Amino acid sequence: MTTKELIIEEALTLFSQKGYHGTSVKDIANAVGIKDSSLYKHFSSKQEIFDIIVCTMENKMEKMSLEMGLPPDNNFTSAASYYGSLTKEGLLALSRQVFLFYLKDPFVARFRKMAIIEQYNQENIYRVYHRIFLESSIFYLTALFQEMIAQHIFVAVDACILAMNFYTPIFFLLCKYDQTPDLEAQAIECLDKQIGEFYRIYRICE
Amino acid sequence: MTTKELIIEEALTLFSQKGYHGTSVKDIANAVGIKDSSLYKHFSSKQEIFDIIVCTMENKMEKMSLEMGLPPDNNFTSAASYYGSLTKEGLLALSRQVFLFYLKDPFVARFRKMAIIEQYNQENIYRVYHRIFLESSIFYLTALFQEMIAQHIFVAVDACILAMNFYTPIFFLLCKYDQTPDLEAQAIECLDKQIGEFYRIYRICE
DNA sequence: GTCTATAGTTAGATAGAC
DNA sequence: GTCTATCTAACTATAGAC
Repeated sequence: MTTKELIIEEALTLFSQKGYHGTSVKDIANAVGIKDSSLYKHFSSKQEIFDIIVCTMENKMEKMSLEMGLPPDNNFTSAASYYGSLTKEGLLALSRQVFLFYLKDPFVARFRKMAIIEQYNQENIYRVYHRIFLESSIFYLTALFQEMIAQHIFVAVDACILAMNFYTPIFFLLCKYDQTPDLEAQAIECLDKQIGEFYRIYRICE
Repeated sequence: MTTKELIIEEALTLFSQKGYHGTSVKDIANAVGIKDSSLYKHFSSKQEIFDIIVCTMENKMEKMSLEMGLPPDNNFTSAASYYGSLTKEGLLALSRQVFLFYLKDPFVARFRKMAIIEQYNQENIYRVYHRIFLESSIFYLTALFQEMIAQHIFVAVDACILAMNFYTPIFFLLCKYDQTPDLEAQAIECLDKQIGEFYRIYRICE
C-alpha cells in the first residue's frame, strides 16, 4: 500500500470515529507514521483528503452494492426468478448477508459512520449517503419486488411498500447495532424475525 | 429568556448543524450577541455547555415522548383500548402526528440531529440517543401491541415484530427527510402507505 | 518523499477593569 | 455580567534542507 493510500485509510478510520473537525492533520499523520508536514506532499489540504475519500467510496460503494446482495446482473427478471426460487431459509440467509455486509465490511462500515456524522456538514457526503442508503436501496428493491409480483412469487401489493417493509428493519438495525459488535447475535435474531414475517405475509406458497 | 438559556439555545442550534468540534465558543457567543469571554461567566467550559444540553434534553425528551404520541397515562390496558377504538384514519392521523413531532418540533429535531452527528464522539449522547430513538420506542410499542393483541384488536403475532413493523418506517423516514422540509408531503404519503398496510395486515375487523 | 522549523491563525480559557 | 486584553495551546499550511 502506498503512503497516499495509507493516508486515505487512516483518515477514513479517524473521520468515522471522531468526525472531520475532531480529527487533526497531525492525528492522521501520526496514524500513518509520518510527520504532518509530509502529508502535504500527497494532498494539498485536509479537505482534499476528505473529498477524495468521498469520491473513492462513492464508486466503491456503488460497485459493492451491485456485486453484493442484490443484483447478480442488472436484469430484474432473472434476479426475480432467482430470488423466487429461494426457500424461507434462503431468504433469511440472503438478508443476513446483506445486513452483515453493511454492518461489518471494513470499508462500508467506516464510510457509513463517517457519512452519518458528517452529513449535515459536508454537502457532498450528504448526497452520497442519502443516495446509497436511503434512495437506491428502496428504488432497487421496489423494482425487484415489482418483478417478483409479476412472476406471482409475492402477493400483489404496492411494491414500494414491500421494499420499505423489507429494508427499513435492516436500516434500523444497522443504526442500532453500529457500535456494539458483541450484540451481533441479538441483531441477527431480530432481523430473522422480521424477514420471516415478511416471508409469511407476502410469499405466495406453491 | 436568560442569557444562560439563550446560550443553551444557540449552542444547540449550532451543534446540531456543525457538530461540537465544528462549532467554536466564539460562534456561540456571536449568536447570543456577547463576547466569547463573557460566556465563561455562565459556563466553565464548552464541554459543560454540551453536557448540560444533553441532560436538559434527556429530561425534556423523556417527558415529551410520554405526553406526545403514545401513552396518555402509563396504563397499557387503557391505552390499548383507546388506540383499539381508532379507525384506520385515526391511526394514520396518530402516526403522522408522532412522525411530524419528531421531525419538526424545534427541540426534538435539533436534539436528534446533534445526537446523530455526535453519537460516536460523546458517550453520554450516544446512550441517550439510542435509548430514546432505538430502544424505548420499540420497548413501549411492544408492550402496547402485546396488550392490543390480548384485547383482540390485532392478530396474534410476536408483538416485537409489530413494533418493528410500525416504527422502523417512521425511523427511516425521519433520517431520509431530515434536511428536506419541502418534501414533507412526500414523506407523509410514504408513511401513510406503510401505516395503511400495517392496519390492513394486523387489524382484526369487527 | 521525509524531515525540521516556522509562519499565521484560531481555538479554549483566564484576569481584571467597569 | 459584560467588556478588553492576554495567555497558551493547537491547528492548517508552507519553506527549505536532506
